[in-house]
Amino acid sequence: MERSVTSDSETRRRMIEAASRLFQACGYRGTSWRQLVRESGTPWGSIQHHFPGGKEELGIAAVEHGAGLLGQFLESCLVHASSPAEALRTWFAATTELLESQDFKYGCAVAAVALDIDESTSTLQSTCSKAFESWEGILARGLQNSGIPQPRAQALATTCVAGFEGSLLLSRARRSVDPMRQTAEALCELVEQAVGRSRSAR
Amino acid sequence: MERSVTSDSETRRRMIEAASRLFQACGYRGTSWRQLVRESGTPWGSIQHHFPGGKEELGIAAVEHGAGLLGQFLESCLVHASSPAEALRTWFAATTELLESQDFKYGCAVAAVALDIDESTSTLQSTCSKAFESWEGILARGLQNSGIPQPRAQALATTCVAGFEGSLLLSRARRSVDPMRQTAEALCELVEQAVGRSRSAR
Amino acid sequence: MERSVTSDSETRRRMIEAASRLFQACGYRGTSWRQLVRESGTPWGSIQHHFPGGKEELGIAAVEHGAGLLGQFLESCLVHASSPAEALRTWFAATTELLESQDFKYGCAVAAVALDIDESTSTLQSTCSKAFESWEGILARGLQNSGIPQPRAQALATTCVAGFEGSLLLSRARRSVDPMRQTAEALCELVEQAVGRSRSAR
Amino acid sequence: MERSVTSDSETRRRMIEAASRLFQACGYRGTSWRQLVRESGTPWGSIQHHFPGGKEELGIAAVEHGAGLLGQFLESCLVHASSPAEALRTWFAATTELLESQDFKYGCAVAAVALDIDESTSTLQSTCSKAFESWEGILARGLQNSGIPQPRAQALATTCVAGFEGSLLLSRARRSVDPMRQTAEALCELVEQAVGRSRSAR
DNA sequence: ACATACGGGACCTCCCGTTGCT
DNA sequence: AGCAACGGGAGGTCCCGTATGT
Repeated sequence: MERSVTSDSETRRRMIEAASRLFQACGYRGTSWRQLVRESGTPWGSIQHHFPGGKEELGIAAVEHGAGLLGQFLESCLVHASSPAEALRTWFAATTELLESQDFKYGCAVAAVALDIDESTSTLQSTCSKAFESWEGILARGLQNSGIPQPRAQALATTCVAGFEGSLLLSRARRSVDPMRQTAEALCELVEQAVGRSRSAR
Repeated sequence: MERSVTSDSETRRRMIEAASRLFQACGYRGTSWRQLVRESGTPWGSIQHHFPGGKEELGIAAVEHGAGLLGQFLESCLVHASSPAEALRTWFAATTELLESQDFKYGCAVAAVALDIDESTSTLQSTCSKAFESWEGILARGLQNSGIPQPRAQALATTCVAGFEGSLLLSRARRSVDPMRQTAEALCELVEQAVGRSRSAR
Repeated sequence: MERSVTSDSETRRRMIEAASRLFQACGYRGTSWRQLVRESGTPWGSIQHHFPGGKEELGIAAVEHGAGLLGQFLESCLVHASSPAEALRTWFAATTELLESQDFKYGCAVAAVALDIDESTSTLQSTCSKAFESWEGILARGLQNSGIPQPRAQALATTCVAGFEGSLLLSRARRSVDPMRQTAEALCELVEQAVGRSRSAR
Repeated sequence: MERSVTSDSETRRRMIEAASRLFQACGYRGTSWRQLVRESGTPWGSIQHHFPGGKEELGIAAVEHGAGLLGQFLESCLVHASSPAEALRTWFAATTELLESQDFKYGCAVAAVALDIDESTSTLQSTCSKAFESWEGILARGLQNSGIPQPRAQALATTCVAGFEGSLLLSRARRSVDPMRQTAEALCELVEQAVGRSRSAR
């Protein structure tokens, strides 16, 4: 009973992962429970049990799951990189590789959900917002660690996330990694200059 | 007489405009014919007549319509601005104003459609791709007119469109214009440096 | 004006022929005006002109057309054959050849229409009935010419038409000409015995 | 408990029976889900549950159901009759009685479906084919039991089924039981002669 | 924790008939 | 004679949430 608070049963986990993947490919509305139980191999009857709040609850869980995964990856990029720009490069390069290897079928689950909801699902919307903010926070901290002052770091982080989502969108539409590559270069330039300036100002 | 060239009857035009608006708010799947005929006041029976190709044909027309509108606006921004950066500022500022005045209900129709389609609608996907490319082309020409060499101009233009789409997404999710404003500033900085460099290199 | 009584314009004729073919393949309800104008290459606008009575009028014309064609063929079979049984054989053989060469796609338009109508189209139903009766009449006359007395000839003719329609149905479903061949043999036997009996009775 | 073997819930059974009746009267395309749920009193939502394969799956079930019913009746006719011809007479007589008492509204569901399908529903087509074959098989066995050798019995059985379907079609179109009665007589004659011959050959 | 079944609604597509304008 | 456009309706499919038994 008590442990069902976190509700991380195997079935629930599989559903969330499948939902995350399906949202990336088909969007929120484009993903049906039917698809989900078929792809994840989970039982129909568990839907109500694990997600009494309906599809929105699944959406929230999947977005949070996806946000966490990318957040961890971002942190590891920053830790292993010698500069924020290098971390940025690693991030974008990993994404373009995935894009190509999966034939541009999968994009960003959070973006897909964020653009596919109406006013009736405000909780889901704010979950998406929080996901974006968490990524910005991680990036901002990384930039601050390189000496960039807070407001500037925050703005740069937001720009990076925006550039990431936007260029991912463009690359998927064009079925080419060029937009992501070009955007990555531009953002790195921006970040390196900011780092350089803050260093000289010190 | 003359208007029958592109076969745009009044009804068809109204449908396309309504679709463009609804796609901005609800996405592609989230927009139903029911909504469309109600909002546009057009007759059910005209659907098949004007769009025998079904919803995808409507999507294509609406995306092209939206792409044309923004393209014209971009051109006018570049014409009236003293520098590409200023044009960028005008563009983003106009968008944030719209966002706020419409309570963040409407986003970018092209992005909404691009993220909401599956593999069965490849024509629609390529239409979205062309829309993005047309905007990049306009921006790239503006940057070249300021002395930035072609490949660099193209890459910057792509970054700007990516930044626009991404920050619009973030702003809508957060219900705040901050992401767009911060991204606009960063992009302007990037563009101004590029212009400065190309000028000094001359 | 005057000649429009028979209304045999080129367009009307093409529509009727196409309808006859489509009814054979898809039935009455399964045939749409759209298909008809596409396959026949006739103009949309001519529908109302040539068939103001709607689809039922087209159905009547097509059934009568088909009935006339088969009637003529039956008569020619009887004329060229040395006995009714031989005529029967020719008739069934010609049909099985068509079936095979057209991959069992086309059946009998009259049967297809007769089974596909509801109570609202009683005129069409009686047209189908008349078509069947005309074939029976032709066969009955042929049998009488071989000396079979009227009531018996009529009953045999009905049996032949029933056997034809039924075995055609079976052959199409099974995608094999066996049912038609076997039925043809049985009917020929029946007819030959009747002829023999009437001859010995004379 | 036991009934869940073939997964025939009460609802599913009611749907199949209603479909069988409606197909007899209106054909396959002429029968809509709307009609079916209204007449059978079953809920809309159960459609997808019981027939996830759509209308074709319903058609298959209804055809098999109808084929089984007639098959059982045929067997009982053969068991209770002193000769195959007598069984044939019982069969046709029962059908003409039904026809008249129901004002010629209902025909043969299998024939109606077989004539109303296009190439996209090949499974349904083969189901109809199997239904016809099952009836032929039953009749053929009955004829063999009367001493008629196999190939001949098979051919005669096919002729009987063809005559049955064809004359039913004619009777419905003419709104008269005469075609069925006349065909029945002719088929009985045929069968009796075959029986006589095989008996004398013995 | 799972499974079968219900229940209503909405979706997109397509159809057929009619109306004014060439 | 021909045609684009209108107009309403119904077709089949699918979805999401819930209820009832294991």
